[in-house]
Amino acid sequence: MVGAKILIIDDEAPIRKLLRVTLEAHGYTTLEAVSGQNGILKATMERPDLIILDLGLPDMDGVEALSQLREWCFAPIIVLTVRDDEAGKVFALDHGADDYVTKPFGMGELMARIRVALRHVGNQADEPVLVIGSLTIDLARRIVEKNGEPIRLTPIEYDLLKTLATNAGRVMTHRQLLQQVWGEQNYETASHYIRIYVGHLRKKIEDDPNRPQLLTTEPGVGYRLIAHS
Amino acid sequence: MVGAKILIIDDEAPIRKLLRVTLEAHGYTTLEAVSGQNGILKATMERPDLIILDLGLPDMDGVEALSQLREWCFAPIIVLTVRDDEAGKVFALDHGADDYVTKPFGMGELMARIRVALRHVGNQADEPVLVIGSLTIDLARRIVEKNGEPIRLTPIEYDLLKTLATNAGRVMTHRQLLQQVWGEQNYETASHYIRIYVGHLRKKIEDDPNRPQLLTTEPGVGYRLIAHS
DNA sequence: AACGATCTTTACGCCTTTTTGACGTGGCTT
DNA sequence: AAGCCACGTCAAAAAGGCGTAAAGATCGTT
Repeated sequence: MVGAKILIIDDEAPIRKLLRVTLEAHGYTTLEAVSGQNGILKATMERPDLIILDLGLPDMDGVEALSQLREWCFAPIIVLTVRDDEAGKVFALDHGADDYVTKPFGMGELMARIRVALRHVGNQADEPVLVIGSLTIDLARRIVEKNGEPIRLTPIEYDLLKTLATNAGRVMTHRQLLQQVWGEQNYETASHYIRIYVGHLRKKIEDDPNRPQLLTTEPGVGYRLIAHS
Repeated sequence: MVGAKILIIDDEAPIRKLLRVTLEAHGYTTLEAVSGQNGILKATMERPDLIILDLGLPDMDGVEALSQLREWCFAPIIVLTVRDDEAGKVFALDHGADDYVTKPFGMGELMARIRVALRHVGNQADEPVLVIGSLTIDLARRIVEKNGEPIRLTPIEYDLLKTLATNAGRVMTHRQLLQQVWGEQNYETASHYIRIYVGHLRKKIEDDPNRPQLLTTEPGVGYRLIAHS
């Protein structure tokens, strides 16, 4: 991908400058952020094709930033760090990082790893916007629209819809939904929540909430959001 | 991707063994090749989901093997090597390698990098769909169709059909079915359930429920779902 | 302090699924 | 031929899942 847009999240000015100069010499365009919050904001606004994230940020834990980015952002993320412990690497890689480079690093290697990461997404041009029937879900802006009209959703309603939508077409069991939306809970008491919030969601997204077309019940198993269509 | 098939191309037996044991402990299935030629052959024959390639091969240059694999093989390739020169890394990454790990490496890190690589191809991997005559069973989506028409099944009906279908062609005894579907029970009382639910299933999947073609009775033993068509 | 929005809890009616029980059939043995 | 056993079907009872409404509880904001 030529001329890809790359976001650099790092608090150290010299590193940022080094990266910026090198990347631009290779034909990429760059964005910079000096903190985690700022980085997440820039990622939301600018939709970069790739993100270079330094884990040693002043304002928040690097892995926390990683997790927040991965909630909606599909762009590859290359983690940069001075720490060389294996546990940290594994943790970052399992939380959404696509690669992990330890400082001090060779610029040539980093550039090659960037090319690999961009090769992976190369053609598919992933817009973080899901479309299900007349419903559009913009994960980055956290906006849900039905026939172009924005829909107000409470946090839990949104998380529930997001979980269903990112797995559109397949059944999400009660247990899976509880774990994703509420974060692990005792099953019996909580399985009731789901019915209530599915009811709320249907009132907001279905044409006829009594005869659900998008969000269907799989008796005894869970719920399913139909795929694309 | 659980149970992915991983091909190990390495001429050193101890390394192969270490990788095999670790990978299989993580639930993967493994293949092994001791040379480049052999590796390319095995990749052609077995279509692994991922390849671990040691660059220090006796019979051919590692990058040459890499290039030959990439001519037709889209599975992710993780390169393993003792050399730590940056030029080699860049060369390998630019010639189709998806990742590059330098020996001695941490097993945890390698496993994490394997998970990342499999995550990239994960969603586009073909789903397991069983086909029995005019019946299709999509295990991932939990959808059963007969002549293209979806069929509604209750949880027990579905579990029963799934058990029979994953063992299509062979007889499932009453005891096996009870254990799979109901989860161990006293045999005498429960063997009755099976007849009832087999009856339900036949009504839904057979053309003529009175003359079963797909789901046949093995008197005194159990039931059998015919294999494929 | 009061308000509004959201989340949690409680209650209830409906419906599907599961279990239970009863009965008929056909084949095999005695 | 009678009796037994495994199989198949039917239908009623029991259990439990599903959906809705509405009353507390919680939190942040004005």
